Amino acid sequence: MQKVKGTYDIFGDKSNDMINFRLIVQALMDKYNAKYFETPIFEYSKLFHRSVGETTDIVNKETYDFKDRGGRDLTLRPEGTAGIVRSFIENKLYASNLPLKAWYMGPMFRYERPQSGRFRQFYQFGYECFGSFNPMMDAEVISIAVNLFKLLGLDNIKVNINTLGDFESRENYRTALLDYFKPHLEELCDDCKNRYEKNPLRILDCKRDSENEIMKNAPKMIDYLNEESKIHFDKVKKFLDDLDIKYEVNHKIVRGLDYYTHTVFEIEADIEGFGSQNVLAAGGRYNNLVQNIGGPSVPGVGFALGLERLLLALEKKNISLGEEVNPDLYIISIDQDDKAFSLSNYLRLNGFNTEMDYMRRNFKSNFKVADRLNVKYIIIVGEEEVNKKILTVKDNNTKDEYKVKMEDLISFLDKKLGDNHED
RNA sequence: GCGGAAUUGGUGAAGUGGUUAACACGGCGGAUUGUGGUUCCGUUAUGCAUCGGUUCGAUCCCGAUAUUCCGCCCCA
Repeated sequence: MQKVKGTYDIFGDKSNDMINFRLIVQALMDKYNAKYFETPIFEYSKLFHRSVGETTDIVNKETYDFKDRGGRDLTLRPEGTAGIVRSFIENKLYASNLPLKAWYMGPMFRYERPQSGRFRQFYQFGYECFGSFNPMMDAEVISIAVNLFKLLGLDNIKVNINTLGDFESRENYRTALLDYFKPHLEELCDDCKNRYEKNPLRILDCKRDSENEIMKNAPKMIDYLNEESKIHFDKVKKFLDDLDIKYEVNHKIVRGLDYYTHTVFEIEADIEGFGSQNVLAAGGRYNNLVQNIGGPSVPGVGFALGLERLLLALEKKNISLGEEVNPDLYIISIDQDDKAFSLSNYLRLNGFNTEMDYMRRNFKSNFKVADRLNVKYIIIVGEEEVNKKILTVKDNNTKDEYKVKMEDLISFLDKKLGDNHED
């Protein structure tokens, strides 16, 4: 048997990374008063069609769609925002204290060609904030991503921002683009001809035509913003300046999801060999999404970050998210398995991370195992120990050996291990 | 969806159309059966991604499939 293409198993170092990343993120989210959400990994297909957009590549060719046995049309979530928004509406959270800040972390599914840092089942951490039009929120979302990277020790990141304006500005711009490109259609690449029909904004993002004169002279979004949109974007930039966050305005960022309005951003890692997978995090504002999905008119801002890419970036920088948790104690028995077994249970109930020999290894091998596990103390249980109810406890670093009465064992270990062991 | 390159044990890998598939690491066992992390010895792939084909004979040649990696599209 083989794993399905584009999937992978999490164990060993990876599970360690996964757990530690979650702990780091959780602590950071608490600083922002963001609450953890977990929504189903599948939803009604139409949720994604309405939120992500019918014409986007994600919905067009990348979703995992299926019918369940009740005939429902379902889709494995290709991104996290739609589910959170659905939950926000369905649970009437718009009636609670706003803004509401939500974070999530879990698997997403996209039928894509796998490459390094790109999988069909991949993990995202995401953050969404509902209820405020304040450009401060746009800046805060960007700052969360930036702060997280900083916290992890990842420098060399680049923040690119742009604005798509409100609905009106965006439509004006769209019309302008269509007018502009119409006489030049034949000079564009096939992909762009296709984009012209489906999503003209994406033409700007084309890598193949980027050196084309036509592209360089194309109208810019910034010239089609109405007053309100312009003010909003200026304030976002001002707030970013206030936070001392470096960014570049890149007029070509349009994002591949239809729900964005106003601010959009991408955070790139400047890391060799990342190719087109160098965007570690991305997001933006979506003032119409909640309403489009059937809720009241409540604005939102958010971003998502791909775990696999982040972990790859950290690996390249030799940054570790934390050590593996190892047992503090290792019990070796000499023909006293039952006593050792009850002792392990006793120690665990008293809060000690304890491992023992289940393999009936010889004495020497047991020391090797204890060493490999990097335990702090080895407890030896033999005939002598059982008869006298005095255990042999050996410090694995100093090699000092102690004879400890059974009833004193816990207080002895408490004293020796001190803060090292958690209650 | 398109183009290209790979695929040998737990890991890193060498290798050949023909009896036993190097070497290293790791694992397990042992070197006076209650005290180790060094050293030494032994052992560790009935098999070279899978399925077919060519051949007297294929891990090595050919084809298909699968997976991985790289590029494009797109995205986190």
